[in-house]
Amino acid sequence: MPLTRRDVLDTARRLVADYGLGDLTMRRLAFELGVKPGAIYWHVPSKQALLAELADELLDSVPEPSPRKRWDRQLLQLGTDLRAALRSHTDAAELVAAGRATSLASSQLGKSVMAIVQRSGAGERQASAARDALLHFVIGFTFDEQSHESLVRHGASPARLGDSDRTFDDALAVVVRGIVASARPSAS
Amino acid sequence: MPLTRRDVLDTARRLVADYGLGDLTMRRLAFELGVKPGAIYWHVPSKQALLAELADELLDSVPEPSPRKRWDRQLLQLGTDLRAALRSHTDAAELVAAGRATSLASSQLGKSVMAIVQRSGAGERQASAARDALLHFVIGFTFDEQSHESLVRHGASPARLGDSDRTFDDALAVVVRGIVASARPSAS
DNA sequence: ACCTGAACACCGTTCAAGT
DNA sequence: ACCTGAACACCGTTCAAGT
Repeated sequence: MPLTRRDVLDTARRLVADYGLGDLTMRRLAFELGVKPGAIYWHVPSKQALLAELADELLDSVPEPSPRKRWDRQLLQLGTDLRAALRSHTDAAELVAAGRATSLASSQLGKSVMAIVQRSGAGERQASAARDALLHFVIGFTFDEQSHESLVRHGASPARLGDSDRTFDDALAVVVRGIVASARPSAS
Repeated sequence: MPLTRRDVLDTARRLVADYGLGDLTMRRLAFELGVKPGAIYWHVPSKQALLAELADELLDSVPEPSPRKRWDRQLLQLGTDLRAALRSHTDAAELVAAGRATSLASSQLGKSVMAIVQRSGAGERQASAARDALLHFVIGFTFDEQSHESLVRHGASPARLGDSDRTFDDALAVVVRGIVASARPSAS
């Protein structure tokens, strides 16, 4: 049975999830698939393209928030779910931050955020500012979290004190409050 | 005249600024300093430590906002200045995001944001949420911007349309509005 | 169509030995 | 004190040749 593109992607995903982004090398990936390094390049044009594909699939795995909730709660849920998806893989935030070929704007996730904000009556400009603020914050926060965890794993830094879930929730609430205040400035 | 630690840092900084993070290698750095690769390690313990030092120096270069302004304007200024500092070097946001040894919380910049928010009467918990929301957003936004520019430089992606300064200002305004709304919930 | 063999042009890091 | 020489253990990528 020949290797498929899916085999390559799945094994790459597993390597990142289990060992972190630094341990995903084309040579290691080839070894894991029982094949020589050059063979990978028949299925995938480059390592960059492979990372971009993994990043997109990860973002697409974030569920749509329930449309029956209040729209600000939908945004909180989406932010929380995105962080959870990123935290399910070692170094996933770095993967998404560095490896994303398409911008956040063209991602399904970006469109979801805009749709939620626009359903509240806001215009397109406000909706895209909301999208940028929310997604960049969540990815940036989780990136920082996971970079630090990576240092701790390698014994290069002491563990952080404090409840990082609460810290995240507090800051996410700040961002969402800003979105609410910007979407309907007359309601304040 | 022997090499100094400062020579190493300055030349590394120049390489990143001029050619991007991918072109900063210990070997290239050694060549640029007229020295063999191993010599670098007498001045600096590792490449990671070198990057962390560069990142910290870059963050420390962001000026304190004028304390005579309204506090929300100070936050806008600080966010804008941070983005400007990051944009003064190729790939600087990635450098800061990936290479920062100390967390944002312990940086001078993080302390400045908290001080501004606390001067407005907010508590410590609200101030740290504000710091996280603001700094992670700015760094995340600029990272995305510079990653995309790097792709464009290498001809792997078309240039983005639209005014990125306006996009940034809009989203920064959202975050700061959230901080204001969170710092004094009674005032809304 | 799919893969191997083998090379090309690199990396970061270590460390005995030199001066 | 500061650096060289030389190695160790890797990288991503290409591509003729095999099956």
